Amino acid sequence: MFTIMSNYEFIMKLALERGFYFPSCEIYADAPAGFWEYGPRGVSLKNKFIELWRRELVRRDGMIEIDGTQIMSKSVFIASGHISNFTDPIIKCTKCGSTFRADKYINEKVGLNVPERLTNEEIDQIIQNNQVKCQNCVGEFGRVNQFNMMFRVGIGPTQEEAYLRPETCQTIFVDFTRIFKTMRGRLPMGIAQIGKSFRNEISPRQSLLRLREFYQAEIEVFCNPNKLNDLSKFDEVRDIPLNIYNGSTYSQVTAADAIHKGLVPNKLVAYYLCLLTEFYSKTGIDMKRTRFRQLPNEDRAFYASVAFDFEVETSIGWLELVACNYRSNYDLKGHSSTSKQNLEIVDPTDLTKILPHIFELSMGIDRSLYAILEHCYFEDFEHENRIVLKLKPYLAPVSVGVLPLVNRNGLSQRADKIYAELKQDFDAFLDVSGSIGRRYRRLEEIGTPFAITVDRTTLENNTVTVRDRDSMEQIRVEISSLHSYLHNAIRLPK
RNA sequence: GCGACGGUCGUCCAGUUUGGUCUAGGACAUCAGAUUGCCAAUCUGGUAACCCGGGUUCAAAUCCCGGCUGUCGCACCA
Repeated sequence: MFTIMSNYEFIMKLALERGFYFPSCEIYADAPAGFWEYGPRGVSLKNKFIELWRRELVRRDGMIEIDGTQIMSKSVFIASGHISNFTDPIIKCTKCGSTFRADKYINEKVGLNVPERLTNEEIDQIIQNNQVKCQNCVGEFGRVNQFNMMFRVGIGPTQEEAYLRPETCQTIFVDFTRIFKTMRGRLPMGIAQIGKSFRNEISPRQSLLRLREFYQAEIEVFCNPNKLNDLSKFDEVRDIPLNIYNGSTYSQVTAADAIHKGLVPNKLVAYYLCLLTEFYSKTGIDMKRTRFRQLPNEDRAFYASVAFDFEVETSIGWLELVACNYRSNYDLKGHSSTSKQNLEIVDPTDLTKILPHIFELSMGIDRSLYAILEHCYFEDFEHENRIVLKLKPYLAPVSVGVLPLVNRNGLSQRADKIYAELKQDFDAFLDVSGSIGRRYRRLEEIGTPFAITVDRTTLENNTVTVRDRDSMEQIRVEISSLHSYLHNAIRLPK
């Protein structure tokens, strides 16, 4: 039997076999789709990815990070527009069960525009008056229902209406004025957050790529709309190349040229696209297979006036990893009018009172991790189909393996001791079972960049060999300097 | 959510057509022992699975019904 596996399938296999991720609640038959857990290797990779994100985006730009709640009151989502915009009228065929979005379906079949304000009963009327039937079986439609992508929860004994957040950023918006005041804010000011979001997807698919419960890393840059080109730090990034795709043609230009040619509207947006580019280039993703796709009007979210998606090419097509939206003052305006609080601030640089605008970088962590795994997956056919995850050393779940060459002559005791010294400061892994070659392969499969081997020479002169995952070459290092050697080798990049 | 096709050890697959030596087999992985000692070595032994629930039957991994789930297509993806 000869079957061809796609890269997606290889990554799935590796993830299941080696503890990167796997379905949630899998021992139960009623486990719902769209929920996945990270195993030990996955958690480690995720944590290191987040640490890189903090370094390259949060700390680099002097952003502030918060950690907000996942359950938020109904009012938040009235203000955000999610109660109305996140809800779709749904019609279901009584005969074959096919389900459609009522407004789109009517528009397509009858040519009538269905405004969002219409009640279910009014839409029912339109369906009756126009004899709208199911396209699959010509059956009758049932009554219109509302489907909301948000998970509703009930708070306390009265089950007060609240929701699991469908995006992390809402906590940032509602916290903005307090943070701005207490953290002595200046515009532009970035507020970042990592956390879980929840969307009741109709059909979750492809493991980490469309989840109902997922991780986001979001950055909301609060800015003065009159000063989007008044950004001295833009000079740090002006020569960084951006790959911009408008749906038909690619433009590979520097950040400065992108503005000059009108591909990017201003320095502020360009600056953050550059930070993203630099961040992702350090994750091990092949930047030649990435692009910023400029979204045409009809594809933009309801709040975005300018939008770029950062996308990566994978074996299953182009994958959106980050949505970059210029949200203007949509969010603060909404929260201001719903909460009846004045959310304006005084721009300390010129003492004008404004409601800041927001440029957002909304990153999907789970998808990013998948893209990293796929771009780092290599098969080495010169060495019996050696499978190597060429993860960046600072992202590898296990940084170093400690292996006695043999389990005799006191070598394993020596290895124990070295492992004990390293494990507090590094993600080290001690492996004594199987041949040395097999142990190297096991380590490479989960991306471990270094393997320390304890051999007879170790007992003579207190050195070990350190093997490099990618070149398979070994050098001798004194045990006393192992700590600093590894520290240098796996630290985050300059 | 609809449709088509699937779901068997950690992973991949055989077995289902035609119900019965299937007490479910293999490979890889994994564990223990032996042997070896720098790139998936060898030998011996072990652990480990029929998605869940109901039905038909003397008998169900196999047939039927429902659920869950996976892949693909449609729809959805703020």
